[in-house]
Amino acid sequence: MTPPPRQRATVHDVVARAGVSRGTVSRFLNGTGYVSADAAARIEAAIEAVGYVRNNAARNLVTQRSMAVGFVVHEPHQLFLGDPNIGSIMLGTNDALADAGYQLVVLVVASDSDAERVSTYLRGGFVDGVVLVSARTHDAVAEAVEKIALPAAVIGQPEGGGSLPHVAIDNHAAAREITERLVATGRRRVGMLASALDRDSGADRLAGFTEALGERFDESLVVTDPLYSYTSGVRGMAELLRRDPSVDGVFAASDAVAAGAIETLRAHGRRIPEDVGIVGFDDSDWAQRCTPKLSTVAQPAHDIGHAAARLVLDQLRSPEAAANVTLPTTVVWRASA
Amino acid sequence: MTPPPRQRATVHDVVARAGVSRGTVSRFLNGTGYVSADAAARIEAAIEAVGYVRNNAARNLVTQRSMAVGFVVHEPHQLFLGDPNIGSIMLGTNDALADAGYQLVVLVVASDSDAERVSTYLRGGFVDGVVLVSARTHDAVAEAVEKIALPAAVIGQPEGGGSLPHVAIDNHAAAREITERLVATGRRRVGMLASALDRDSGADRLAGFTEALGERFDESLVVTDPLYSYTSGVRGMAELLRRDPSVDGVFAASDAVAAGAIETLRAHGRRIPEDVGIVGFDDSDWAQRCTPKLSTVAQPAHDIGHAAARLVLDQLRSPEAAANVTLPTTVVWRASA
DNA sequence: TTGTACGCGTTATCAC
DNA sequence: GTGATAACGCGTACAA
Repeated sequence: MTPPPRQRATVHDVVARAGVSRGTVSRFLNGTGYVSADAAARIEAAIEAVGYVRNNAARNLVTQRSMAVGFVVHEPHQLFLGDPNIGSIMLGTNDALADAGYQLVVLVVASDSDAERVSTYLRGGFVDGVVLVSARTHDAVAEAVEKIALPAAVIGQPEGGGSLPHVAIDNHAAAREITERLVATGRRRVGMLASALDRDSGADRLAGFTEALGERFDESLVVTDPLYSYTSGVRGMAELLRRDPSVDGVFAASDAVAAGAIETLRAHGRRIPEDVGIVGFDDSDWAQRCTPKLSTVAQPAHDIGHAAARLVLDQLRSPEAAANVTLPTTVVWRASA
Repeated sequence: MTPPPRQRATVHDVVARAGVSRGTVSRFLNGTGYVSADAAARIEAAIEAVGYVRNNAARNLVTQRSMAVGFVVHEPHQLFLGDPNIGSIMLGTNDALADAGYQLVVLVVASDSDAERVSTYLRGGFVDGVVLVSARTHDAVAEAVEKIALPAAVIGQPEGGGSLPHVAIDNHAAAREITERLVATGRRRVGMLASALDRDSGADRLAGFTEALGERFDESLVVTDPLYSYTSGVRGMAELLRRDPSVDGVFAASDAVAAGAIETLRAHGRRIPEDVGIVGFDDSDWAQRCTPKLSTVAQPAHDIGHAAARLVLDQLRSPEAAANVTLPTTVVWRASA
């Protein structure tokens, strides 16, 4: 039982012990071939003896790549903790990267100083590319990434239309589709609990809703809130009922909002879906938990993450490849409408 | 408007442009002083002109530290997506690290090959330390970390009692406390929906429950499930009611489990808290969402993450510092019992 | 105050 | 097959 070496062993130590040159050890390590069976055996023994593990930081310095890709997530506005999709997106990215032998490193931005430090990290040579999640307009990190021309992909197209390639879902079409479906159940007074109109997702969902209703669209039946939250659903629905007690259909901008709205509807004695039909967006845990279960729009979260990773990997291969990606959503019809 | 340089500029380029030596540029960059105003100005201009950004990977090679700390999270068993505390813990860790000027890098382990790759990454010299979240017994990553003697802290003490220092809450005491509180409301037949008995948290919560009940403990009133999930609560409660329809008190191993149990209780016509009092664990979103709101145990998630980071940072300063930390929980009494 | 030379731990390119 | 030797981009004694 030898105690673990306190000081890291380097190739030098292996060289000394095995009695071969640095070049030979390196070739052995990288499986480049051209190393005799005898030398290989001695090297292997030496590595074991001195407890050598390769310093990849040094290796990357000469190979000029890190085999790692960053994944930047912004915490403000409950984006990280609240959004149930973010986890799946991350896993999708991880899957795609792992297949290609890349390491995913997640970076959290929870303050301005974080943004600064993360930008520095991204510039530091620790990652070969980066996936930006839901960058807001004029995002500091996105700007830094653009400046140093780091291969990147942003999830959820930024309004400003920064030059970074993005992968997104068609919020507009999805909202239109589920609204039409809701209308088809015979609802006459259909309202919307809109959220986050300052983000492309929120604005597009409202646009899709508006288009679906066409002539029958009534501006007074749209209640807005900055957040996609349960609480905003509770309050928004109360407001909607106040404006027009006869509403019999509701499109909530997210499942969380829908869940809150259901709570309010129940408190007001409305039966679902008999009196009021309601649909959400995301197909998150919320949708399954609601009573009755929520009809909603399913986002291909895993695929989104996967596509973003592919977008970065493609750029790593050929610097020009950078086509935006739009992924299809599907309406999941359950019992709430 | 000069286009961004395609090839990264190095100190060499700055040197050439500013007409000074490498040493002077380096001193300027690190604010070590000993650089004339004239030289500083020329260097500054040159940096701007060639668009130089320091390569920290190379810098770390010579300084022998990365100023980054890893945060390894295991995805299996819904640990990541499901656990509402994990996000807060992560933010707590991020806060502590940011204060010390360190960068948090989150690493996800979702497969065996991921564990392998992450271990390699950890060994690679990219991080100065690491926080391991809920490492399972015989965790591959934990073993690798121990082997290379990387400063570390694990959250939620591992059963095996690996030599890594840990930060945890006293699940046993917390479970005992809330169970006593539940009993104090006059419940006679108190059952438990236990989960994850293979993890220390799950086993300890059951032990605390058992201790609190003492004489009145009835083994048949304990239903177990491998997961801390909503679904396990739904099923577990049904089973509990089947075993003894007269249960009037329930301690659920987590808020999610409690939420599922409430659903079942409601379906069986039981009123809460009139007919059955129920309490949970975590004080997560679920607790606020339940109707009625859940009485539960609040975990200091942010503090846990913060403490883990401190534990790592302390070891970075003096290699010996490694005292385990146990953080206090608080009972949050609401309307469900 | 400034410049020179060396080293951090690897890989890559050569002659041998 | 193998072993010097030159990078990779940077910090830092040390000498000037």
